[in-house]
Amino acid sequence: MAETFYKEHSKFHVAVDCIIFGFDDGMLKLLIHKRKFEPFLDHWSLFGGFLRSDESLDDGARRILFELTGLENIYLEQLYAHGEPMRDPAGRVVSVSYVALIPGHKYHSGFSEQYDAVWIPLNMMPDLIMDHNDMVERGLKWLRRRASTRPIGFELLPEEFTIPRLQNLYEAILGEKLDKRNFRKKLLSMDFLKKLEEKDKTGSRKGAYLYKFDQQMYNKLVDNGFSFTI
Amino acid sequence: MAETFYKEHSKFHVAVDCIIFGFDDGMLKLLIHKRKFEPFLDHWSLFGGFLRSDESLDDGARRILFELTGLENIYLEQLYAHGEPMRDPAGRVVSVSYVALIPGHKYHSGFSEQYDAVWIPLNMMPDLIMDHNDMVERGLKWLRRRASTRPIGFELLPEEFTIPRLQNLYEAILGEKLDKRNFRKKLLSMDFLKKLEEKDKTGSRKGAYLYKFDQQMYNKLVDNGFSFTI
DNA sequence: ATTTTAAGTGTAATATTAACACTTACCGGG
DNA sequence: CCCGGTAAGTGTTAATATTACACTTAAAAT
Repeated sequence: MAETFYKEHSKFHVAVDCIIFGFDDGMLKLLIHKRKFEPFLDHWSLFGGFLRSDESLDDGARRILFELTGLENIYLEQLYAHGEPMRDPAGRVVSVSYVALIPGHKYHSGFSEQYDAVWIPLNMMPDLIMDHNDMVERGLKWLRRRASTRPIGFELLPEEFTIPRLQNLYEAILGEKLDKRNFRKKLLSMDFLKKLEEKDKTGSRKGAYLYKFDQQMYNKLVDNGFSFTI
Repeated sequence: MAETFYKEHSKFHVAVDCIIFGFDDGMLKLLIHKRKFEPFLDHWSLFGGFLRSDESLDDGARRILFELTGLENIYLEQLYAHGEPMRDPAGRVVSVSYVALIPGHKYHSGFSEQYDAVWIPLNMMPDLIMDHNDMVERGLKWLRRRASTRPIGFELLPEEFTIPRLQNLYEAILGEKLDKRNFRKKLLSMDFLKKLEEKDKTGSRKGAYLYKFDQQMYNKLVDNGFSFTI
């Protein structure tokens, strides 16, 4: 069919590259690996692959993430299409980048060794192939903007988390210290955090209460015109 | 070269579609036309075309905008890549949408008749082909977000404009009435509007002073940590 | 001169943000 | 068992930003 109407037009390889954020040890990190094929075999690279003829971009991103890391049900969002003619010296490839946020409880699940993936703190990023460093930079900007206008920080934490831990995350994302009291006050005033009975004692002797993000409550608030900001 | 390493992978047509906003008569409008080729010959459509093998996505968007409307030097920004396998019944096409903002002084320059383009108010949008209505919706969301965090409103006005006119524009973008005094106060307090000597008397007997957006001043402010919001 | 119309102007009330320091709970070691 | 260390937890005040609101003015048209 395509051949009927569009055959005179050029065709392109379409790739998907995943900018995979994680949060550990008080630091934002990115999951990268050494490329498994030519060109740039063995160079540091984002996780990427070619789109298949029967899948959407979103499906492609999901598949690639799964194939290369074994991770499923991950927060994924399209970021930007890169199409400089010479961006890949091995051929004309349009690459669509996606941001993925890996929650805390999957961060340490052993996949990274199996799949030869490594977590690298953002401020120690090596040179990546092609325009991947640009993608990372764009991804970080996206994360900053997004995390301050949507409650997506929770995507990077375990389901149950403490307020201090959440604050550390926001500090890492925004790159600035925040005031403890103001942070807590603001978050709790928004009414979508459910306090649990237990404490997490890994962070201190005293222990800090665990909380859960209440998605339903958040949705209700949004319906009533509430909008998240931090 | 591409054939050396990537030849086993699928290739795709890549299209660019332009979501072209204008502001006239107190209304936000979109420039659309009736499609010139099959499939969907003669159906309402955004301005779009196929990417060429030697151009970047940005270049493609610029070229298509120029070929189909004759307009050059227009504010253009990439929005989103659409890649559902069945989005185009005539074949597999990945389409990257771009937003274009047409300034007031080019709005009425006669190009729209020459090129068989029509300005349609956003609230009277007809059914467009394929996923073009989705693109428009996304474009509008983008415009709302963007216009309230960056001084891009000016891209939709003539170089010289009055405060009331600027307010009308923001009201049209945001879809809500704004307070005259607060609006003026806020805008002028930001210090990047240069007041001119002349008045524009088309809007009233009294006439309203003309202003110009001072890009250099704005840049300086941004360097000092200022950030625009409305 | 009078009417008409949109432009232009200031202040007070309210809400939001920012700054800031001490107490508490708990564990571990002496 | 008590003492020290450590991160968690807690309120108030000042400064700033936002909202609400109504009359005067300039100039053209009659």
